[in-house]
Formats: sequence, structure tokens, C-alpha cells
Amino acid sequence: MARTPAPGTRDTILTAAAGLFYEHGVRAVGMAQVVEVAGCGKNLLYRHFPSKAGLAAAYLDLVRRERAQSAGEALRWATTPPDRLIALVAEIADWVRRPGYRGCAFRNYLTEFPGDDDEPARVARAYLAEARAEVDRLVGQLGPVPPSFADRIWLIVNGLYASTPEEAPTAVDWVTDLVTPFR
Amino acid sequence: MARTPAPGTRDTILTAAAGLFYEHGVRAVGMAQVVEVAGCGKNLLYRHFPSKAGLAAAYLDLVRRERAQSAGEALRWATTPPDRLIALVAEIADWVRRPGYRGCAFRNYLTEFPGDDDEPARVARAYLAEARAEVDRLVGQLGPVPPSFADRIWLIVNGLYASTPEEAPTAVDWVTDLVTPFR
DNA sequence: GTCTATAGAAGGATAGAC
DNA sequence: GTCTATCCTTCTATAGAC
Repeated sequence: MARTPAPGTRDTILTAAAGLFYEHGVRAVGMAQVVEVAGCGKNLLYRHFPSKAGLAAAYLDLVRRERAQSAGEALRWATTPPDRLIALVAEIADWVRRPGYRGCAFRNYLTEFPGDDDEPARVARAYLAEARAEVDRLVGQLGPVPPSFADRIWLIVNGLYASTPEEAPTAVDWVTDLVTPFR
Repeated sequence: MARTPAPGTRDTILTAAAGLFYEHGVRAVGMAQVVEVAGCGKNLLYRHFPSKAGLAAAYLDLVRRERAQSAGEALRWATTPPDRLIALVAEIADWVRRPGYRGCAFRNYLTEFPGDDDEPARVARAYLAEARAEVDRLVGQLGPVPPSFADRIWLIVNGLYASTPEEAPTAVDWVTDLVTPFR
């Protein structure tokens, strides 16, 4: 009889790769390093993922799902558009303040592979476009606002992703100030 | 007499390397590529620069000098602290809107080599610390401001570096609004 | 002839892919 | 584990300017 495939292998490999990719950057991490941390053989890695780009795409998609779930929970109890905007920025700030935060995974990938249009780059760009669209949507529900309002919120979001843990609350306080007149 | 060494060789190599490093990222560019674009031999490259890290450090230092000169010219005619803050952000926005802009070279390097503490990383971190200190200095000269004022200006600056050319004016307009009461 | 420059191969390490 | 390719770096061979 052949050996039964372990059920959680793909997740084990993906979790190991995600941690390494985020901490050191995708380019800096080799496939050998991934299999070492994952504790599996190289053939098993290539059975589950077609290439390093495929593994990177799965890594970014994992982060996307984690971010979507975390944002969904944070926005669950915020019902009005201003409260939802505050909650959205506060959730990002919580992420920035988590130990080991090393910037936005999607922006980091696009910095590491500028001009590329492979699968992980498309995942990263799609996430950023969707995040921007979410800001536009919430600002549109705010009521009558100056034409630059959404751009300013997005500017704060972009700055927040580049912030240190100590600077993160500044963004939340500022967005709170900006949307409070609409509460 | 022996053949006279070409005078501008170091600058030629450095300019070629800087263009490649900024456009594609430091990790993505090989020394052979630098040699090819510079139009020189590998011997000459390693005679002028000790290693790839040394070349990367010289690249970041070149950008630092370019940025310092550009900022110096932009701030020359702005005498009051609020005008100088506006000019500082407007100069960055001009940089962002230049064709071929691919983010802040210093932040990009630190994203490509997280955790590293080699010479180019130190150049990058020193530049960012100095830029933040400059903001703090100018805000301190504004007069009595809320305690978060400098953090908010810095948040805009960080967001501006991550902006598209179309979004860049938002940052300038906002800073103008923020400092106008102090003019 | 002497020095510098380029071109290219070689070494040693490490990468991704099978 | 192996195979191929590429990385950075060094070294050799050769061409060209003085």
C-alpha cells in the first residue's frame, strides 16, 4: 500500500512560506529555506505549488483572506459610514502595531518586483485597487463632502502602512476628526 | 607614457547603476547588467566600488545628494516656516510626478533588504531620520501647534511617497490648508 | 614598451525546478 | 538528491592609448 498523503500539508507549506516571505521578502527567501521550515521534501512542495511565483501568489492570497476576515470583523459593529471609515483605519492601525509588522505585504511585493505582471503582482494590484474602491464607497456614503475627501483618506491609509507602531494612532485620530462632522 | 585613465568613469558606472537599481530594484539587477549598461569591464567596476553593497551605498548616496540639492533649491525662496513646509512637500510631489517615479529609493531598499544593517541600509535609514527631523524642525518653528501636528505632516509625507502622480497634489493642498493659519 | 581597459572564463555559492 | 542556471567575485588574455 502507498503512504496516505498528510491532509494539512499544503497549509503547512503555505504558512511556512508566508512567514518567511513576509519577514525577509520574497526574493530573499529560497525554496530550500521554505522546505526546511515547512519540514517537508522539495518534491512535495512542487506537487502543491507549480513554481515560486505560484507559491508567492498563494502567499499574497492568504494575506488577502486574512486581511479581509480581520476587516470584516472590525466593520461588523460599525453601522454608519463614518464609523465604518474609522473602524477600517483602526483595523489597519492594529495591524501596523502588531509585533513583526514589516509593511504592507502587497506593496512590498510590488516594490520587490516592479513592472512585473505575473500572478502574484496581479493579486497585489487587485487587493490595492479593491481597498481604494472600499474607501471611495464609504466616503460616497458619507454625504456631501469636498471632492478631495476620498483622496485625503487614502493618503492617510498609504501613510499609515509606512508608519511605525508608535505613529499608527495618529492616523486613527485624524480620520476620526475628519469624519466626526458626519456622525 | 602609459594610457591615461578616463576621468568620468566612476560617475558613468554610478549613473548606470543608479538608473538600473531604481528602475528594477537592487536585488533584481546583476553586476553584469551594470557593466553592460555602463559600457565598461568588470575589472573597472570593482576597482571603483568594493562590492555590490558598496555600489548600492554609492547609489543611495547619489540619490540623497540629488534630493538634498533639489530640496535646497525649492526651499531657497520660502523664508517663513509655513512656506518652507509647503515647499518641502511640493518638492516631493514634483518628484512623485516625474516620469519613471517608482517610489522612494530609500524605502524601497529597506523593503528589499529588511533587517539588514549594511552600509546602504545605514545610508537609507540616515536619510529617513534626517527627513523626519527636518519636518520636526519646521513644525517647531511654526509656533504653538497641537502635539500631533508633526506626526500628521509626516503621515502625509509617507503617504505622498506611496502616491501615484495623479494623487500627489492632494498632499500639497492638504499641507497648505494645515499651515495657512500660521502664515 | 608600459599601462589601462575590455571581454570573457573560472570559481564557489546558491537559486529554482524536476 | 540532482540538474541547470545565475549570482558575485576574481583572474586571465588581449586590444588599445601613450
